[in-house]
Amino acid sequence: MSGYSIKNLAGQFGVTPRALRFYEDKGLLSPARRGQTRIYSERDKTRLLLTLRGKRLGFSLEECKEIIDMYDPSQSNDTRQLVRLCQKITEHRRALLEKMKDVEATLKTMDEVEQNCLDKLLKNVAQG
Amino acid sequence: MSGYSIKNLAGQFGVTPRALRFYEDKGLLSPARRGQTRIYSERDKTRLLLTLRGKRLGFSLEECKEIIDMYDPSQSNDTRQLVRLCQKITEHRRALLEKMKDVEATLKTMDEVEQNCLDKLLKNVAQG
DNA sequence: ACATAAATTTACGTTAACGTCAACTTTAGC
DNA sequence: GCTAAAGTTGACGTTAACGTAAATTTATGT
Repeated sequence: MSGYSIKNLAGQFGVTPRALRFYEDKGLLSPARRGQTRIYSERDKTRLLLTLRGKRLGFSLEECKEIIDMYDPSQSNDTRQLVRLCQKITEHRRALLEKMKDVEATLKTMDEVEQNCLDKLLKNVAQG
Repeated sequence: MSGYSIKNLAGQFGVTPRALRFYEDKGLLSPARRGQTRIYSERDKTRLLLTLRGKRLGFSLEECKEIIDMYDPSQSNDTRQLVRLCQKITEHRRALLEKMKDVEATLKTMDEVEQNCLDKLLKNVAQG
């Protein structure tokens, strides 16, 4: 009785069932099955959240998978793999900090345009 | 003598000439012409910068155009249009602040994973 | 002037990320 | 037990954002 149906989970995130099946095909989700029917767990729900978050930031599904697979608690204990993981994290962090800068730069320009716009409006009120 | 050739400008931003022609087709750039040949101005260069910045943040070229056209100094003085512009800015700012939150959330999760990873590495060193 | 490098248009090809049937099976409420 | 709703697997369609190749014109260095 536990877990979400495909329609339910899709509904929660405002996407279609087709999208969930597609994400599964790409290895982002791996729901259990009751017969043929998919049943999504909390883990699937979390992975879906992270997938959509990644998408909003402009990552491809493939990149999302890489990132999310890192996060997943199925990490090994092998020293080499752990070091490799740390490297990957550092790399991804760089990309994210770049995005952060892009956001900030865009917001700043936006503020300037708004200020200019408000100035013009004030003039219109005074004159017109 | 002033202005950039298509190859030069493309090279400066690490994209192909084809991309610049494509952006022009979509109304993002409108370079001058010497005969048939395109010549890109500083304005074009700025618009290209903003286009690529928008792309990195996951905006479509159409969304980029909307945003960039707002920024452009060819704004009218009509009160209605200025008010409309302010509304658009507010709307876009909301989207950007959302992205910002997504970035922060991802960075936070990343830090946690890294910490967990470093802990495991320490144990490995201690144990051998 | 002439070869070479760069630019142009036209047009078809490609990849990602789903949308949209169709045809069929399964599940759930009454 | 039966019907309607929900789910499943193909398989083909679509849009965005270019890539790529061909055929032709235009600059440029010597």
